[in-house]
Amino acid sequence: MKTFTLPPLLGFGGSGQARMATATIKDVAREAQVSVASVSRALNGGRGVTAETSQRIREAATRLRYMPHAAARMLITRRTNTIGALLPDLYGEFFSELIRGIDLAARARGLHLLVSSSHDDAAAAAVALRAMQGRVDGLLLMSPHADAAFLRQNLPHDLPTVLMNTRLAGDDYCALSVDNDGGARMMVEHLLAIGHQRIVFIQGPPGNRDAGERELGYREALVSHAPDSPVIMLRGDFGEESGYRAGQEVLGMRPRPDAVFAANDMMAIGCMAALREAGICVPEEIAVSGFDDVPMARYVTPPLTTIQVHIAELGGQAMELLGEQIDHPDQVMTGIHRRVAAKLVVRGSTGAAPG
Amino acid sequence: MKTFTLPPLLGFGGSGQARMATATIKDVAREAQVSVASVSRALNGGRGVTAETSQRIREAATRLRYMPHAAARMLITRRTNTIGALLPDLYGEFFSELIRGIDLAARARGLHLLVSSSHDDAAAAAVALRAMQGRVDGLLLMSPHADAAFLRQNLPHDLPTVLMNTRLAGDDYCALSVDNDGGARMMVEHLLAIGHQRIVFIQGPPGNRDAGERELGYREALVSHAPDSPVIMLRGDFGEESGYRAGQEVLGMRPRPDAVFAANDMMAIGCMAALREAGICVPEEIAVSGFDDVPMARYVTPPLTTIQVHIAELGGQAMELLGEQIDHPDQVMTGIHRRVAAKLVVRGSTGAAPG
DNA sequence: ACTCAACATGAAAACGTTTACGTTGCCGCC
DNA sequence: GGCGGCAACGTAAACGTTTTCATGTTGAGT
Repeated sequence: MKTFTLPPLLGFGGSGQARMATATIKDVAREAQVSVASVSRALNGGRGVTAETSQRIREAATRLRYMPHAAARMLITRRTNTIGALLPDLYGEFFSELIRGIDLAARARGLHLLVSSSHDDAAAAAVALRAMQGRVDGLLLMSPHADAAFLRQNLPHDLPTVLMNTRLAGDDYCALSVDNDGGARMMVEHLLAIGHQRIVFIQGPPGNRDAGERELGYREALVSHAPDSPVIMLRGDFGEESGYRAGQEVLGMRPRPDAVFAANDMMAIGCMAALREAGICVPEEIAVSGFDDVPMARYVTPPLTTIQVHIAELGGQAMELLGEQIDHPDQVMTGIHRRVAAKLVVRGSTGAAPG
Repeated sequence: MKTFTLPPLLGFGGSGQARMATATIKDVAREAQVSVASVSRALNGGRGVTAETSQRIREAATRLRYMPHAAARMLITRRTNTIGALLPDLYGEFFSELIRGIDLAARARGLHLLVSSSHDDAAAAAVALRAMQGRVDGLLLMSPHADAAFLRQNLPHDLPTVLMNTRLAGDDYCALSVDNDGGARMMVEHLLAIGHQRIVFIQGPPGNRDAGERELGYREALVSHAPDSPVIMLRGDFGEESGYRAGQEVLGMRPRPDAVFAANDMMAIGCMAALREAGICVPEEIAVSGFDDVPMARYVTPPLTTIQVHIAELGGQAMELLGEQIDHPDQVMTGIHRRVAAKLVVRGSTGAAPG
C-alpha cells in the first residue's frame, strides 16, 4: 500500500505559510500512519489507543492544524453542541446581562450560543424558532407571546427547552423567572419597617407577568404585615411618562400617601420628577421606590431605593437547567420552576440611607 | 416497486400527535414517489422539476413536517449560513444595540448569529475564535486585543471577517468604526459656537482607541476653528469617579475654563457632580458635555449635551459588509474602512436648549 | 503449549444532503 | 424514420466524521 500520492491539498514544498485547505481527519491519519478510526479515538476519548500512537496522532493533528469539521460531526453524532436563545426585543442592561449569564454558563459546558433576538410578534418568533430547528440541542426561550398553544405548535416536542420569565408556569416545560413576588414583598416590608403607612403602588402594563407578580407581592405583604394599611393602585405602563402622571395623581390624594412603590425604576424616576416639580421633598415628605435597579437608579437625585435582580444569574441558571436536560434526556424535568432571588437595595429615596 | 413498507419512523395510525422522529429527505421522496434528488431540486431551486411534481413534493414535505437536516446540508454545501460575532465584555445599551443591529441585518440575509461574548483577555478570545472554526461563514470581530499578530495567529486567513472598532486600520481586513473624530469635532464646534473659549477635555483610558480619536477630534477642531483657544487636558478613565476628580481639578484652574468636554458621558456626569458640590452652576458658569448618549444622559440634571452614535447601525453595517464579502469571496474588499456617523444632541448642560 | 480474554487497530457502514452524471422519453428536423 | 437535443428524473458519489464490527496480537492462566 505504499503509494506516492502526496497529501493532495496540503502544502507544496516546505517552509511555513504554504496555502493549505483545511486538513481533514484523513490527512491526519495519513500523516500519523494510522487509520481514521484511530485518529477519531485518540482525539476524542483517547480510549482504545496506545499512549504513544495517541501522542503521534496528536502531534500530526497540531502539525496540520487539524480542526474537526463541525458539520460532519453533528451529522453523525446528532449533537450540535449549540444551544439557541430566542429573545424578545430587549433593551439595555437587561439584555446584555442576560446574554452574559447565558454565554458564560454555556461556555463552561463547551456549548455554543445561537441567538435570535428582537421578535416583536408571535409570527416572527415562530419563524425564528423554525429556523433553529436542528441547529441546536436545546432552547432558551423568553417570549411574551409564548403561550401554551404557541409552544405546542412551533416547538419540536423532543427539544429540551427552558422558559424564562414566561407566562405559563411549569406544567409542560422547565421554567425560570425572577422572584418578583418576593422582591415586592421585601420592598413593602422595608417601607413599613421605616414607618410608612399609606403605600401606593404604581402598576405595570396590564397583562405583563412581571408587573402582575410585583403587584401581588405588594398586596400580600400588606395583608400579612399591615392589614390596616390601605391598598392603593395607580395605573402605569413601565414608561417614565406614566410614572410622572402617577406622581401627579399622588399629589392630589387626601390624605396624602407617605410612600410610593413603582413596579419598575423608570416609573419611579418619573414619579420623583413630578413630586420635585410640585416642591415635595423625597424622601422627607414622600418616600419613593422602584424595581429592577437599572444603572440609572443610583444616579438620580435622590438615589433610588429599589430591588435588584441578578439578571446574569437568571440566564446562567437557565443555561444550567438546560444543560442538565440535554445531558439526561430521559430524566423528566418538566414542571421544574425555579426563581432567582431578588435583593433589596436601600438608597436615599426612602430616606433610610444617606447615599 | 409497490411494496407495503410503511414509512418506518412516521406516525402509526392516523390522528394528530403521533410521536414521530424527524422525517428525512428519503421519507419525503418515498411519500411523493420520486427520488431524493428530485426532492432536493424541488425544495431548493425548483429547476429541473415539473411544476406538478414539485407541487406533489412540496405537499409531501409539509405533510411530513420535513425540515432539512442542517448539518448534512452544511457538510455537502460547505456553507453554514451562520456568522459569528466575537465581542468583548460589553455593557448595557451598547451591547444590546450592537446585537440588535447585527441580528436584524443577519436575519434579513437569512443568516444565523453565533455569539461569543465576554472575553477579557486575548487568550479567551483566541479559544473562542478557534471554537467557531468551521461553524461560521464569516466573522464579526470586536476585540480590544485584536492586534495584527493576534489575528494572523488565530484567524483562518480565508474566513471573511469584518473588524469593528478595532485598533488596526484597514490594511488587511475590512473595518468599521464609529466616527469618534467627527463627533468630537462637532461637539467642540458647538461649544465654540455658543461662545465658549476655554474648553477642557477629559481624556479616556490611555491606549483606548475611541478615547484617542475623540481627543484627536477635540484638538483638530480647536486648531482649525479657534487657534487661540488653549488645549487643556485632564486625565480620566471613562469611569464616573475619574470624571468627578477631573471636575475638582477644573475648580482649581485659573482662569477658570468655561466648558468641559468629557470623552464619555459617565465622566461628564461625574464632573457635573463635582461642580454641583462646589456650588458651580451648569451650564451658566461652566458648560459640560459628554460622548455616547447613554440613556442616563437625558435624566441627569441638567440633561447632558452629548454625541449620539447609532450603535445598531454599526452592527448592521458591519453585517452588510460581511454579507457582501461572503457572497463575493473572490472580490477583494480588504482595506475598506467605513465609519458610522455621529450626531450632536444638544441638551441643557451646555445651556443652548431648555431641556 | 493451548486457550481465552483483553486490547489495539483497521475496514466499512452510517448520518442526510447536494450534485455530477446517466438514462429515459419526447419533440422537431432533416 | 432516424437522429440530435432537451427536459425530467434517477443513481450514485461525494462531504468528514463516529462507531460497530472484525481482525490480528499480546499476555496470562492452565
